[in-house]
Amino acid sequence: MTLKHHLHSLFTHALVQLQEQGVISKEIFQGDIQLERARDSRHGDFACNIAMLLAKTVGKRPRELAEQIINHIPAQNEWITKIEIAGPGFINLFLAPHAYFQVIDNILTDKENYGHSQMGAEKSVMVEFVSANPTGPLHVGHGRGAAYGDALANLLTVAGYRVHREYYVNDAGRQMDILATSVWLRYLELCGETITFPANGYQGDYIWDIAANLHREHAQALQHPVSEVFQNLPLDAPQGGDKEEYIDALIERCKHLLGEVAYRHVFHEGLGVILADIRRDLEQFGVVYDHWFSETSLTVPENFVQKSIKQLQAQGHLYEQEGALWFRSTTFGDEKDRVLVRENGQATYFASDIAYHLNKLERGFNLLINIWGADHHGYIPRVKAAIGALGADPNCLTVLLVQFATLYRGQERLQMSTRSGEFVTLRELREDVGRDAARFFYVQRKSEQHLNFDLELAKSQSLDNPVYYIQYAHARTSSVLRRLADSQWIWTHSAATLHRLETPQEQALIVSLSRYPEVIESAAVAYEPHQLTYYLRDVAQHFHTCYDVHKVLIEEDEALRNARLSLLVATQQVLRNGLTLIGVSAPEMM
RNA sequence: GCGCCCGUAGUUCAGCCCGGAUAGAACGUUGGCCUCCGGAGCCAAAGGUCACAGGUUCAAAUCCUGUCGGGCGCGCCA
Repeated sequence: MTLKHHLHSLFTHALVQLQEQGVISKEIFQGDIQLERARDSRHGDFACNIAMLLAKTVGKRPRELAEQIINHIPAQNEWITKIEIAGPGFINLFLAPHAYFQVIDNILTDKENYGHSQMGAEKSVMVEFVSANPTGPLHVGHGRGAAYGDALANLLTVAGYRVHREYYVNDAGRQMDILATSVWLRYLELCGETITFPANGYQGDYIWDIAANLHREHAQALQHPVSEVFQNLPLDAPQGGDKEEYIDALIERCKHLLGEVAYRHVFHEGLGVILADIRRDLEQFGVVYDHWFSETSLTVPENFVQKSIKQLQAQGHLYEQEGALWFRSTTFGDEKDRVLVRENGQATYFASDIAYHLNKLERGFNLLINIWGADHHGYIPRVKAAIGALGADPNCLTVLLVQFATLYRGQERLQMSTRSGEFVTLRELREDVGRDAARFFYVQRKSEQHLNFDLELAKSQSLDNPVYYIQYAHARTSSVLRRLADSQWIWTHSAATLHRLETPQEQALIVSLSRYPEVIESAAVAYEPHQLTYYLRDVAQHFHTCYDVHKVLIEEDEALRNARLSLLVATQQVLRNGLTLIGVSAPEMM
């Protein structure tokens, strides 16, 4: 039980007693008690405002009620030295130093498990994140989703949830056809043909790489005369036509000329290369998935899309209009109804998405978390509507939005567009500023906050990035322990000598360490890994201050030396635990 | 036009969910600290109309309403 939980239970106990005595009615007090760390040490260690909240409805003055509450808190509590009423009616708790020393014991005992919580009660949660279309390399926008999603999944894991990480691979649909066609056209160029590349094709260099593979394996076998390829097509955008119509016609031509088998080969060449690249990229970023879920698998071999449509139909939520099949999502709070099957017989992306979410539900997750780019926010009501229509609770789905990161190089704002091929990839970012800095920087801001990422700043002025500050603290602890190993001394942890840690700097550091379990719970419940980054900075700062003032490896006082070493090892453990959660390394040396 | 997000120190951001005591931090600026375990560090100072206007409250950066400013979304696209 954490320090805070313990204190919390004392208040609950006191208030329940007051209820039994009829001082407070059951309606007024439902059991929520806010217990907060006091910001000012003159206010003690923890402060509670419950008396002020209840005073009016109880019909007493806040300070009077506070008095009664205090009287029901066990007097000889081993951890509390003083309870006082302050200001308008705060109840301030002052803790004994050994209440905190207990924390050091806990950390040294629990090690990498310190701070873990049972909050999640083994509930299973799926976190689906990144899920970028496999039409090109991940860019810096995806990086933020990756860093945030992975840190969140880690947080939920240590908060007691069973977490499943999943990447939804959009390997069906028109974008993939555009990719295949783009690859084939580049292949034709490698065969020596001269063509005009479509405005709406994928223009990145990686398309050339895939085409080169194709050319290496098949030489001219997939070649067709350019005259046939471009015969009788509508005008492309630069010629005054519609780029969408043009690319669709080109896709059809491509399928027709290559035939089913050869087209699928080109298609899978592109998909395979890009997906493997994305997977490798994420692994190198420290993000590993439990499952890569293929959109195609929703239709082959079993057609989940048809199944979910039938299920909706059976419930009477579908209707036909103008040749299309519609889902009456307005019944479930959406602002307009949505098409599931188009006039041309093709299912929409939304139909696949319904099937995917039905599939998720059938796999038995208690909680579904989707991490999406903020530009998809308008999509949330219809997915929730679908879940409701399928008979499940829409609240089992939580969609967390991540704002795009805007990259700057100094004053220059970098444009990102997959189509134009001028984006900055996640890989480039990693190679530029390093994995640790990138992951920390991404997760440092609240996810719905716009992120301005200045590459020059992150690189040239590394002081601006607190990740170094925290890692340096960890490296320093390691350095001291290396020194210890070289000495004739041996560290023995003894609870008895911890009371020697009595200076303000040491006390402040211990208090900071004691907050870790609270931060884990708070960050997990709010889905806010950024809380952890602020916390880790706080720990590092208290450590640096302590380190500057008090030497650890002192010769003359063995008991004090051991006590300080215990504190140092505990600090190292907390820093390492926290950094691990956000995917940042805890280096022994820098 | 409708919907969602954002507006806090020169800059980048916490704090807002769940109202509470003197609104915090980093960078930058200014001034100090290296016979000592790693100075990638420490100590200190200056810097605020919490976008604006109302409202609720004993108490508002926080809750409600409106206004202004910035971003995004409103397809038989994905």
